[in-house]
Amino acid sequence: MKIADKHEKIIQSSIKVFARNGFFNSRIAEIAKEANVADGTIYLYFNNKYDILVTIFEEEIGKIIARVKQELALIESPAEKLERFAALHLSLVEDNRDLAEIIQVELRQSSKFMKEYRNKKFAEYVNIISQIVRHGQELGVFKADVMPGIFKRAFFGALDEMSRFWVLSSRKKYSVSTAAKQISDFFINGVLISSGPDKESTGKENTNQGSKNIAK
Amino acid sequence: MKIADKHEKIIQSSIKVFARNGFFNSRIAEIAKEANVADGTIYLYFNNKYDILVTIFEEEIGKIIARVKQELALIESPAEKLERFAALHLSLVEDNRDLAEIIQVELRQSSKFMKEYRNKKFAEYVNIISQIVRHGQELGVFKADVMPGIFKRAFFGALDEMSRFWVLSSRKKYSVSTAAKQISDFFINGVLISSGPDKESTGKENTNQGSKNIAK
Amino acid sequence: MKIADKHEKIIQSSIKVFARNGFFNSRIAEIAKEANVADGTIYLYFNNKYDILVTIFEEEIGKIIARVKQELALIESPAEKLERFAALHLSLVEDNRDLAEIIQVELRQSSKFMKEYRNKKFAEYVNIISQIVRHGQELGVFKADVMPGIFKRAFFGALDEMSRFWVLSSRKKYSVSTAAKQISDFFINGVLISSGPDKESTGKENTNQGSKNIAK
Amino acid sequence: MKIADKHEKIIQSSIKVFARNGFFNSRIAEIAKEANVADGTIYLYFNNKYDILVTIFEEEIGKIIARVKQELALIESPAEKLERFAALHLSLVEDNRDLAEIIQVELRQSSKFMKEYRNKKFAEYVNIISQIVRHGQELGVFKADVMPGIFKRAFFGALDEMSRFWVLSSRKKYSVSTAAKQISDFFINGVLISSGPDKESTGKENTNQGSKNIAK
DNA sequence: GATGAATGAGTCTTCATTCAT
DNA sequence: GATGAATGAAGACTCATTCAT
Repeated sequence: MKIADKHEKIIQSSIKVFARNGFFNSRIAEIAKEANVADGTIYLYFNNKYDILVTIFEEEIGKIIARVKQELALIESPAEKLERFAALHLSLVEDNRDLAEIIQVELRQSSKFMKEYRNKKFAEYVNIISQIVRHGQELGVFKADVMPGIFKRAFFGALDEMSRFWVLSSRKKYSVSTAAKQISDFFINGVLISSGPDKESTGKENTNQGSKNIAK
Repeated sequence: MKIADKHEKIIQSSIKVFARNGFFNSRIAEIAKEANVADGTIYLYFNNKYDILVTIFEEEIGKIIARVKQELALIESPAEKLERFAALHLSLVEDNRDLAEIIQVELRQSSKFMKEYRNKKFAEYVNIISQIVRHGQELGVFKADVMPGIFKRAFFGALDEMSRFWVLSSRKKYSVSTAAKQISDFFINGVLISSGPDKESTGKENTNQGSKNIAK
Repeated sequence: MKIADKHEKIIQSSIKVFARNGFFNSRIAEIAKEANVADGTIYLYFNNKYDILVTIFEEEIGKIIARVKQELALIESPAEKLERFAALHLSLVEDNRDLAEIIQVELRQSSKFMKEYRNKKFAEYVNIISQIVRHGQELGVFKADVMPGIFKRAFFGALDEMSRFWVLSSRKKYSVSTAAKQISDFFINGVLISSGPDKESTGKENTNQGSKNIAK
Repeated sequence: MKIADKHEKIIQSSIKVFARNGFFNSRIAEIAKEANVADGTIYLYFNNKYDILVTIFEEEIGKIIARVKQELALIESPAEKLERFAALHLSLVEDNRDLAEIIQVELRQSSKFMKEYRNKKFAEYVNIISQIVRHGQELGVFKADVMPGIFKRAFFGALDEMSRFWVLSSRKKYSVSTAAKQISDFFINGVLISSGPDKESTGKENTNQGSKNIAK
């Protein structure tokens, strides 16, 4: 097994174990067993238990950010970007449940160090949202009085709480796409400059399923 | 000191200590010192360390739920209720920072036990939101296709993430009322059945290519 | 058992265990067993394993220095003081074999910290010797060209090496008093200003109880 | 690199590392790095860590003993031999500081094994001293009542303690030759049968720098 | 009830040693 | 012979919990 493999194996095993027990209730011995290596081997690749957690954030969130940015680059419309972000976020959570659970749980740990991480990698992720908002405002399609700093937190928070529901409950009540659609609609309606279709709707358009659909 | 007093003292000290260090990094000895009692005394009032955390949730969240329900009962309009909920939630967080931090951090711990709690007391709190939505839908002022189960999570999540920002950062960038207003506006716009022209809309606009096209 | 007793018990047990195995080969668990306390109890009285060693030096060497100073204060003659010092040193070693072994072994450890200790408590002890020499020189009975700084080390070293022999070998080849007498004689002859005929000198002088007596 | 070279390289690196950290605080990995070999390579030349230490004693002390014996063989006078031994010992220490520190520190370790070594190689070295004394007594120039077994320890101890001072302190207060001279003088005065100057000292002579000079 | 000294199970981490390459 | 990644036994230390006073 190549070195990179073993590093990766320990990371993946840690994600599994941390997700199962939480960081504090996870034992190095359990990670080692899960990764099929000796306890000591872990310390050839990481400085200590905490370092594993930090590395998970660094590497895995990094991958996700790259992935999201790449996908969003293909889209022009800010509103559509928001919707895509929502769908992407939730589907990433679904595909990486263990990682999602760790991020949800441990990212809130109040250690000094974690707080800092929250301020780096994590901020980068959330700022994707505020950049979309600012872009929309510059284009004149998003309300100017919306504060991007608040919007980004609200939007992310909504998705995040939904994810938590996903992660914690074994069975899903709503599909990813339904949830993504509803949530992004809430927010898009909230920021879009109401353009009027509703008001002068003459009757022939069936556009009144609402701004929601229009918003796309 | 009466028994009730000592119980309360330990709870309040625990809130302070847990908020400072997180549950796992808090020591019984530190709580005891903060409460001015002996280590052993704590075990006269609680079964174990974890029991203290559970009790905090039981008692303190209970108080908050009662408070919020009471306040909302005075309001009729569902939209207004949402706005009031947002303002109330954020101001409660501001007034109970330590408690808020504990709830934010420890509520996510993935222990089996915590997950159950999340499903009891916490669900009760979040369901206040979905009840407002359902009420609004019954009254015909909220869109019928909004799923209350999704809305409640999104709305709570938005507020919660905003709170986290509050709790973690020492200085506030936005006032509680500004944040509450912006967030509730996002959501209210999202669920309200557009009853007519937007307030800024002046009438003649040709914007009806539609937000659809523009937005994309 | 009173607190002071437990502190003392741990110290005495540590002396026994350290002497038996050396510091590095001694286990906290072994000390705890020897002292009839739990492993954790040791950490109520000492910060860590090393702290025990340091405390042994601080407290036990302190006692010895006090004892030696007290005894020497009763003697006037510098030469006699040296002889008494030698006898006292060796008998102290004999009465505190374990402590002596620890001091001999661990005092040489090259940790930064230990080196410092050597320079404090230990220096105080050895300086008793150089003070005697200086006093003898002031009185005009010791050669002026003897360097007290060298003498003290040589004298102490001679006794110390003899002690090591004591400590390491199970059976003694020489009695304490014999060894003390021989060693102090070597040095006293070396520093005394030869005041007259040696003891073999056939003269009539009654100084022939020997240089030792003369020195008094 | 020839085998012998690698063996020697590891020994020299070990001397450096052991002197720097002490045996117990030295890591095989550090020695390997210092010697520019792989960790595992060390085990091709030595059975285990301890074996390296033992080999250092065996080989290095052996070299020193041979060197000292050779030098002393050139001298006739027992007194002069003692003085030469002192000077040689101290200058050897000065030229081999690291080795000297290891011997000083680790030779005192109380492991069973070390004790045995002390009784073999080391005894051989110290016995050089007692042989000189016995020779002096046979020649009738050293006092018959001096016990060689005590003398050798005292003499070696004096030099050894002086060496320790050398090794531990970065700057030297006394020169090697000064120290060697003073120390050997102490002892030579102590054992020499006062041959005359003193005995028939008429009172005025300044010969009492004395036995020192005579002793040569 | 209140205390806080004592307990000892539990775990991270180190590092000498091995062995497949 | 040489390597150095891997091993896993070992131990210092922590801290929730107990219980004699």
